[in-house]
Formats: sequence, C-alpha cells, structure tokens
Amino acid sequence: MSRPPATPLPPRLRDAERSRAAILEAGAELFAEQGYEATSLAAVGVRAGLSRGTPGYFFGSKAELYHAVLEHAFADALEAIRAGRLRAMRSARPPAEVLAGVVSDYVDFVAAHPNFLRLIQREALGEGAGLDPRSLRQAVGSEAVTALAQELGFPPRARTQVMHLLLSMLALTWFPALHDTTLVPAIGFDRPSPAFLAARKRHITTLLLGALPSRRATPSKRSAR
Amino acid sequence: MSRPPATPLPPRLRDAERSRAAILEAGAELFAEQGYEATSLAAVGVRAGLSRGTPGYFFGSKAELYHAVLEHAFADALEAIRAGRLRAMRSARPPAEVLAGVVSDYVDFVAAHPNFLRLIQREALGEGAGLDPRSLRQAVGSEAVTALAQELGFPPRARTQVMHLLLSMLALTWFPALHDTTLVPAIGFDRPSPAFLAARKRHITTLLLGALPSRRATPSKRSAR
DNA sequence: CCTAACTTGCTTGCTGACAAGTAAGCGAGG
DNA sequence: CCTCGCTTACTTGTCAGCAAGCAAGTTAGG
Repeated sequence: MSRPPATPLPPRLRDAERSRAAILEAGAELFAEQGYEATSLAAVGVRAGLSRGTPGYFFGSKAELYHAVLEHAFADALEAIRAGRLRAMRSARPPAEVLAGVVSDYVDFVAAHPNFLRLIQREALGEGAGLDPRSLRQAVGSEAVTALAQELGFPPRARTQVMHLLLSMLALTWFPALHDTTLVPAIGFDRPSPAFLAARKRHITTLLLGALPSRRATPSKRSAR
Repeated sequence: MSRPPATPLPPRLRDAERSRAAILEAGAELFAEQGYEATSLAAVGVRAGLSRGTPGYFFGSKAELYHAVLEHAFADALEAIRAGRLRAMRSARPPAEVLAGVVSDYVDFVAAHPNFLRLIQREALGEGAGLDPRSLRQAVGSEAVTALAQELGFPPRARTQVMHLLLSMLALTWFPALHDTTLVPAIGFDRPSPAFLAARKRHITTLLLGALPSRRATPSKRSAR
C-alpha cells in the first residue's frame, strides 16, 4: 500500500515549491486515508519522497500542515462549483435537464476526489486540529447554494428550498461514495461498478425531480417554512 | 467536556457485570467522539468510573474492546429495525403513509443514537482495528432491505429497487445528522432544531415517494436494472 | 573567473510526552 | 486462604517538536 515516492527525483533537487506541493499532497492522502491522529509527520515526509523531518520544516507543526491541506481542498471544491455553474448556465437547458447534469457532476466529482470526501467527513466527526475552518466551509456552502439556485432557476425567495435540495443532493451523492466498501455491499450491491454509478445517477435524479420548483401537477403544500 | 464518572460508585463495589457494561458504554462514547486512535484505554477506564487499567483487564486489548463495542451497537440497530417493522406491519396502512412513518423512524433513530452513526461512519473511513466486521454489517443490511420491502409492499422481484431506496433513505437521514455542526450550518441552516428535523422529514418523504412502486401516473421508465 | 562567505533546502539525532500491554499486588467475599 | 475484581508500577514503542548539521547553490570580493 505504501506507494513509492511521488518524484523519482531526477528533475531538480532543492526545489522548495515542489517539495511543499508534494508534502501537501502526501498529507492530503494520508490524513484522508488514516485520519489526523494516525498520520505521522514522518510518514508524510516519506510519502512525499523526502525525509521524515521535512514536513515539520516547511509547515512548522502537524496542525498547520493539516490546516494547509484543508485550505487547498476547499479551494478545489470552490473551483469545481464555479466550473459546474458556468457549464450549466452556458447550456441553457430547462431545469429538469440541468438537474440530471448537476447530479452527474456531483457523482463524478466524488468519484474523482475520494480524499476530499474523506477529509470533509473526518472534519464532521470532529477530527483534525482543534480549530475548525468555519469560514472555509461557509464560503463553499453559500456559493454552492447560490450556484444551485441559479442553475435550476429557483426564485430568490425559495432559498430554504434550495438549501434542502442541496443537502439532499450532497447526502445522496456523497454518502454512497463514503460507504462504498462497507454499507453499499452490506445492502446487497456488489461493488461500486460503473453500472452502479449510472443507476445511482438515474435514481438520484428521479428523486430530486420531486423538489424542483413550479412543476405543474405537484400540489406541494410544502412552503419551506 | 469530560463528564464525571457514570457511576457515583456507592451501589456496589466489585461487580464485574456492571463494570463490563460501564466500560463498553464509555468505550462506545469515546470511540465515537474521538476515534479509535485518539482514544486511550486509560481514558475509557476513567470515563467508566474505574481505573486506567480496567478496560485492559476485562477486554484484553484495545482492539478487542473496540470489537465488542461494535457488536453491541450493531445488535441495537438490528433490534430497532425489527421493532420498526413490527410497528409498520401492525399499522396496516398504504405504502405512502408507511413511508412517512419509516422516514420519521430513521430520523428519530439517528437523532437518538449519535454514537452509532459516528461509529459506522468511522468504520467506513477505515478506522478501528484491522479486521472489519463484514458479517455484522451483512446481517443488518439484508435485514433492513427485507424489512423495508415488506413494509412498503414491494414485490420480491424489485429487490434492487428496494436496495436503492434504502441506500437513499440512509443517505438522506444519516448524512445531515453526521454533518449537523459543519455542513448543515455551512449551507445556511441555523442549527438543527426540532423545526429543522420536521421540515427534513417532510422533504425526505416527498423525495422518496418518487421511488415507491406502482404509483399510477408515474411513467417510470426506470426498471432498476 | 575563482573562491570564500553566506543563504536556503533538507536531513538526522535527540528529548520529553504519552500510550499499550504486562505483571505484580492488594483488598474483599466466600 | 484462596479466588475474583481491580489497581498500580513498569516496559517498550512511537511520535511531535527542536536543534544541530550538511550540502547545493548564490553572492561578493579579489
């Protein structure tokens, strides 16, 4: 399981930028895989292809490295949200079709960024260094809500409804990915295959269609208050 | 945050049964709150109102204590599923109404058993001792699927559909509870209040209604294959 | 140019803290 | 007095953090 150093180290020795990035990535992997406590700075250094002391040298302390890793991860998420919004708005399709695309995007994102998911999940469980990055989450969260509202054509008043929709979207797309080796097989699915992912996308889209605004024929006594 | 010992210790000294139970409960709390690595046997002993060495004395090793905690938790979950099934079947209502009750049960269960949720989540992240309790999960998982199928009146053929439904139900009910201090506020909800829980129940029920079988008027080109 | 002084990137040795596991001990009941 | 329940001391290992050191450049002085 211990993969060899990321850099075969011919390109250049003594490149601080490169080393910082390698440590950041190694830290993200190890914190995500093993958690904060179980990850030693020595292991991070080795995984980054450097010595055991280097993470401490660049980041000062384990807590600071962890914080840097989180910042990086949240920045990536923000970027993904913005890219998705651009794409959805350019396509100019009706909400129901956009929704299918958004679901697909979310499912693909979590499949492509398992480390991010696990970091977030561990944060939610109260791991990591003492201080929680409330501001980081806040920024990403509100951006996601506004993006989703715009993409699906919700009116500004319906923000609470969009919040519920986003929460459900996150739950439906993140949760199975997080539990793909435990709960998902326990329920009876045999290993998350591409077919499973496709079926999930269809299932999730079907469910969430029930939360779109102003679909005629839905009595919807739910006023989101 | 460090609550005082569970037992004020007047009742009886030297009661192995009682001590075992106290250690099991303290272990469940601490493993759930802080994770496997961050929890020391000494802390478990103190939280149980005993000395540092007692958990080791009764359970041999940290890994064995953890395993015992997990077994206990899974047994509780199984019991809840069976009780819910009994209740639903006795009520003899149409699927759509039963669904609302099941959603409510799940939401209430996770609100009442935060430790269980967290333990499961940590397990999914690969924490805990090396061996994973596949058989425990398997038992609970298949029981949950059959219970849900029976409660909602799905035909035996539609098992895959029920599996998707259960996965979505778990996602929608567990996920917000796990993230109630991080993601949920970040999205914009102000603290999981009773009102929030009620709104969530309605929202989730609405969504999942779209996955019930043979509701007339739903074209449902989804065949769950 | 050539080299000496200095800076920067990185490694290695050390220390103190803490935890798991073990074993010896101790008090209370039967 | 002997076993059961429980505690305490000890051993061993690990890790974070620090500090000294070393080597690859970089600058400056002749």
